[in-house]
Amino acid sequence: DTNKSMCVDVKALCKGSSVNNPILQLLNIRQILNASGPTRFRLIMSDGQHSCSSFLLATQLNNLPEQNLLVTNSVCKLKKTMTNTLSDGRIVVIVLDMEMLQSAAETGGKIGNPTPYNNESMVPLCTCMKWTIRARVTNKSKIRNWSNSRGEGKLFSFEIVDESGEIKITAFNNEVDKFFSLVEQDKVYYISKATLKVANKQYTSVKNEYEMTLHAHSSIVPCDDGQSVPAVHYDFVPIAELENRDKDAIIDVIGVCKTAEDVFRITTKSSREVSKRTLNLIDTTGKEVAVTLWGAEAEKFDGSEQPVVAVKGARLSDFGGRSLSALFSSTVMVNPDIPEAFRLRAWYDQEGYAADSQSLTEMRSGGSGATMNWKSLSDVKNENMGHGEKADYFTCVATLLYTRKENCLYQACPSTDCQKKVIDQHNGLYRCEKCGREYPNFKYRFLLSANLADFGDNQWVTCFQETAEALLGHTAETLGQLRDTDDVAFDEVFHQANFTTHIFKNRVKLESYNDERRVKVTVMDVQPVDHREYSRRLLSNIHKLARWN
DNA sequence: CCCCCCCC
Repeated sequence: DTNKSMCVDVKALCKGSSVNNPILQLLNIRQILNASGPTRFRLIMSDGQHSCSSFLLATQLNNLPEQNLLVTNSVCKLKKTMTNTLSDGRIVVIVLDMEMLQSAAETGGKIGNPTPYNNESMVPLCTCMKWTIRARVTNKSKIRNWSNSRGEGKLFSFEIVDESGEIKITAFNNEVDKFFSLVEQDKVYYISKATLKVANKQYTSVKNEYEMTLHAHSSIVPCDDGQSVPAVHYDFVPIAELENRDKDAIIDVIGVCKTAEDVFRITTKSSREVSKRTLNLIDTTGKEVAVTLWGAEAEKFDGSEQPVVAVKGARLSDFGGRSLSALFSSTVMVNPDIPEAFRLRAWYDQEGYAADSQSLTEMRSGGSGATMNWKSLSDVKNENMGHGEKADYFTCVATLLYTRKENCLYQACPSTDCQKKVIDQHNGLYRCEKCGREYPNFKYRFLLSANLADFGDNQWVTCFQETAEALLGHTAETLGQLRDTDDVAFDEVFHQANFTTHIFKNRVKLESYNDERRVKVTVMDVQPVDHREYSRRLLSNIHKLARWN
């Protein structure tokens, strides 16, 4: 009777003692989530008194569970086992050979009422596997120092790929000294005895649930025969598809660099200076997206030949609608030697360059990030904009033709959040009806009527404080003082502003005024004309017209 | 054991 042959073996095995041909019942079997390499199966075995999950099936026996020859509740003889001790002292029993003595049907269920033994050895079982991987280094970082409440140290990380996928590896302190110069970008190595831990996906685009940490016994050996090992693994997201992805997603993107801004230095919130450069990438979806590069990557980038640019691990932001930013962990590649790049090059040179493309990223939009509703001034009238229940909004490129300078400023209530016009009491006091009190002073505010013109029409608009300041280049306060002290200089301000051209974002709404209904246009935002962007739009339109003709 | 990833 097999049941009687089962003896108290689990405890001994799981303490690392050798037991001759133990007979045990399989209580559970499951596949281990494996980072790379072959599938592994983990077993919970019972001797009727104790159960333990520290059993691992050798890969040469994988066919047993895969062919349903090893199922829960069957009783087996473990004919050959090997015991491994992890660095933290936990023990794993690898089953190298086994024989089925009783099927699950014959045992009729769990034998006895075994209590779990040594259950805390659960999660990192995979750390003990005797694997060696052969993989190519794809993204080696610099050495970085850290210092926090838990201590300080240095680290570097790199990513590797093989036929099965990719994984990130991090080395700390001693392992930095040991491996930093050995590990070279693009080279192939045999790597073994690293510790696996669950990856924090927030920080990486590497497609693996796990990542590795090197330790004192880890081994990295160059492989001279690694031609067959693949290069970087990409998962390119079409640009049009970025609209549907979540903010902060880490994605790979490839496109033709249609335009690139100049590099410039910015100061971060933490007072660091950094270079940045924004590229506009377009792909065959006909959509463009802005991608910001940082630091040396921004400085060295040359977009003059409209290269194909691939970024592995860019972060999706919702700035301007949708845009991308390179991270420290991103890889930026110019004209990469991959089929996607060749396809894009051909597409762009043959037709893409003339495509009537749209960008997912609206740069310099009036703060809201909403998409632009470009109109000419005659469109606004012809389309009866503003006649609906709600106000309409439009953006136009227009030139300041005339401003009513005489009453562009008014005396407003001096209290911080009030903008109400005050009444001069002519006794040195100014009354605010809204606040219900009098003040010894007032503040100047703008209410500027201006006439804008474009190539087809003109339009009276109203500019309040910020937009008038942007147009005239003076604050209400300084212009008010100027008016009171220096007529010539005051006039010169308006003279300078006349015939300047800007991008105006406007609100338009039909309003009743003394029994008369008229469209009122209020300027919400004024931005300088980006001549590069303007030329791009013009060219795009010319290409479209050329096709029609 | 890191995890900083910037600006509009």
